[in-house]
Amino acid sequence: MSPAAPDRRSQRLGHILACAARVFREKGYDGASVRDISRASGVSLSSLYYYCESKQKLLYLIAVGSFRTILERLESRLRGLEHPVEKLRMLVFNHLEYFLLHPDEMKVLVREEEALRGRYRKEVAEVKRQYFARTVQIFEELAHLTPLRETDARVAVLALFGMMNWTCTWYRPGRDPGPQELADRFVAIFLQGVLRDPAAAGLQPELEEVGAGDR
Amino acid sequence: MSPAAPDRRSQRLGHILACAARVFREKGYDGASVRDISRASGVSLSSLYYYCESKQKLLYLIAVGSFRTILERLESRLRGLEHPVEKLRMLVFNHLEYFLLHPDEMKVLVREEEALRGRYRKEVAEVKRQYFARTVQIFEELAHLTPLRETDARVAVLALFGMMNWTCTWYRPGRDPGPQELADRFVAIFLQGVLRDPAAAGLQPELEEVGAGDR
Amino acid sequence: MSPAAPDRRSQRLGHILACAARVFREKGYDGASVRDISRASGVSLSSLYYYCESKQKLLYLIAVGSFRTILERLESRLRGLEHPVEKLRMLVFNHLEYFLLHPDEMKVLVREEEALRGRYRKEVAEVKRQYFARTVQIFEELAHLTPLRETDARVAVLALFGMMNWTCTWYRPGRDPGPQELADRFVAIFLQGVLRDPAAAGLQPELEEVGAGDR
Amino acid sequence: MSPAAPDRRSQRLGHILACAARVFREKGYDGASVRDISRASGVSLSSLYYYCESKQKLLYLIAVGSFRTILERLESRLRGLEHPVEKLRMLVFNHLEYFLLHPDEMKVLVREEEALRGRYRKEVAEVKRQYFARTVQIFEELAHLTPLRETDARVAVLALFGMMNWTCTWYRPGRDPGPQELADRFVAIFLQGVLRDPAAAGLQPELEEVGAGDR
DNA sequence: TATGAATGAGTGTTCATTCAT
DNA sequence: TATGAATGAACACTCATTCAT
Repeated sequence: MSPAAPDRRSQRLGHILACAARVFREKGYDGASVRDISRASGVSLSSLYYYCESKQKLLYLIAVGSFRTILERLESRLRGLEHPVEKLRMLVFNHLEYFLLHPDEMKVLVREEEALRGRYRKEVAEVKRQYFARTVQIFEELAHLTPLRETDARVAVLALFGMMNWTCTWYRPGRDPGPQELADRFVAIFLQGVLRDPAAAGLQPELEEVGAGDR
Repeated sequence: MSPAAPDRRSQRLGHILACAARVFREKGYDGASVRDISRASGVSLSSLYYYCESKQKLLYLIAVGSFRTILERLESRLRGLEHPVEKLRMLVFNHLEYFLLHPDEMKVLVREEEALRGRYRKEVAEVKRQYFARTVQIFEELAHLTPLRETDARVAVLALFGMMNWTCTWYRPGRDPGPQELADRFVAIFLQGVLRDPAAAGLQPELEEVGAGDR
Repeated sequence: MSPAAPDRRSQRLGHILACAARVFREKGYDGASVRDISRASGVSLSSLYYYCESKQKLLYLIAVGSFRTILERLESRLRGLEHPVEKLRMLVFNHLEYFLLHPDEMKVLVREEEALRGRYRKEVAEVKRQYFARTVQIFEELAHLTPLRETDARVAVLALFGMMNWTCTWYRPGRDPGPQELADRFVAIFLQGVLRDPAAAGLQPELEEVGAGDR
Repeated sequence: MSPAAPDRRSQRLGHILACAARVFREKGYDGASVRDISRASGVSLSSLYYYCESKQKLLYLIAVGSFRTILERLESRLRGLEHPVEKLRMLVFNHLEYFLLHPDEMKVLVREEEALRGRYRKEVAEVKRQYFARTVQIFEELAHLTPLRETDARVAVLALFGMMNWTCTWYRPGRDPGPQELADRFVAIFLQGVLRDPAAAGLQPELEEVGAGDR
């Protein structure tokens, strides 16, 4: 009725979702009870249901909200960038920045993929698919620009996602590098590997490699 | 008395653990009930407790057993290898082979790190720590042999583990490459990156990099 | 909001506690199941837990409530009494009256001393200790007033408690005397014994005893 | 077959019963599991059932055995005693001596009266009844000899049993008097009360009491 | 908008007991 | 004489959710 009403409502829901994310991170989706979330948020059990109809939907809203935010920021930041390498760098930075700023949501996104059921699951999977597809697209722009060692985009991109997503199991703020530096390191490994001089390490030189591509 | 007696028992426990791993993979540790495991294994609820005293211990035995197996096979396979690159390749192959052959255990190992409590948790963490330390050791042998782009062993090794462990979320046998090929690809990315010609992609040439290594 | 609300809750809890006391008396604490109490009270199992968080706490509330009531009534009834003999009589009456009016709680108090654990146990033990100390105090007032045969207050008071508490194993309303008469009899035995003429029964005469008191 | 066989058997059963008594004392009948008894006795669960067919029977054997022993010793010790006061003293000593020497059995006897069911319950109740009747008989011999203040034998004897049985809740060897002294004190209280000079305490003199008996 | 009260189904675990060997 | 293996029933307790107010 009053124009402030819907804001109040979504603010309160936002608070609940943030607390739910924390609880889900601490105990896992199945290990967390709605009562835990009620306690953590200071919202009574029944009020909680007034704002969100089920535990599943809490997880759904957290997941979908996070992925949408990541995707939107990515598209906005990608605007104006031309070189696929720069785009890739931006994607990794965008991903890690969100993860390191929202460690609760990050862990939930990464771990609770299969906790969602039915319609919720499909919708989240669809947003994820879009995000993955966007990454593959950038990878293939790169492939068109310069020859790649790894030509299976699926495997390559999933390796990159592995590096990024696994951070949620080990990253410790303060000890580990910030999002920009971490992104640079991951991109460097992904594009050029850890060796400065592969030949010196006994690996085939670049040119032979290219030649070997003939077989 | 009969020589088969102890075998019977451990065989039966082995069967239960295999079923438990499958159920844990399907539903997650917290989402799975001991009754689910009882049903899946065909062992009555109370008999199940005759073989294993708690749900926690089921998870513990799965985790510790898997890590021990991986570590033992690794050490045995490492014997005779000299070059750090070969050692690394073997480590990645050993890891992926176990994971692809035991997808249930793999997923449990990767996801349920924090489901264990108390003594069980500590013991599993210790075996993991050993495994991680072994990998860092190989990485540093490599660093002594040839200059590396990434000098932070922790970040580099965790990036590699990210690639490997993330497979449990996407790997589909039949569609995706087998353990040997996948290992080769991951090692190639890790050591040399996906680019065949970094300079052509606008990245700094090798030699300057090498020069930078003088500081 | 409505003034009746908190009353409703405590009334319902009171009903549950009364039923729990009956069930505990009939089956013992360990022999009784929470389902038995649920059935006996007509309160569903989960509602029961809504009112009281654990079986232990049910017992605790019964025990602490009873002891507090007994103690409060005792102090109120003791006010105005001067002579230790009258005080003792009142204590025994107060004790037996409560027991005979609340036979379920009585039996639980007497039998389930050790069923409680941790904090609950300590708190109940503390109230009991106070009650015992109060009785010893009255006994010692008596000892100051007139020479006693039994000078070990601990043993004497415990003998008296034995008489009183043991009633819970044999008392049958209707057949046995009411609280006032029973109290009189116990006090008479405790103070003067069952013999009217100890000398005639071959026991040492009072006067020699009194003389013996000189040593 | 061999003559020693039955002895072995009953020795082993005796060991089991002693351990069972200890476990029942520590945890209560319902709180104790047959596994607890198996562990405490070092006898495997199935062997335990070979020696005694049920948990109920364990309790039954403990109870019946104890009561029989107490009764037999009592009769043997009573032989030769003439004066009812001496008989009473012997009964109380006999009772306390057994209790203090067998604290486990004592506590079980006192607390687990109602844990037994059916035939077992009846049989134990019968032995108890005999024991009670024997005490009443002695009490009435005393009543014939000398006038008593308390003429209701039931209440008087139950008061005495209360003193004796309640010891199981407070007696601490070392701190509290041994069986003979404790028996003397209890008998003194029971026969003559704690007061040396009831008149001085404001209680009616003996003779008036006797006179009052006329009404 | 908010919440106290309520519940049926389910949780991990233990029980006394039996049976094949 | 002895015991490993097995089980159905029960245990105390928690769950996500609903509903009347």
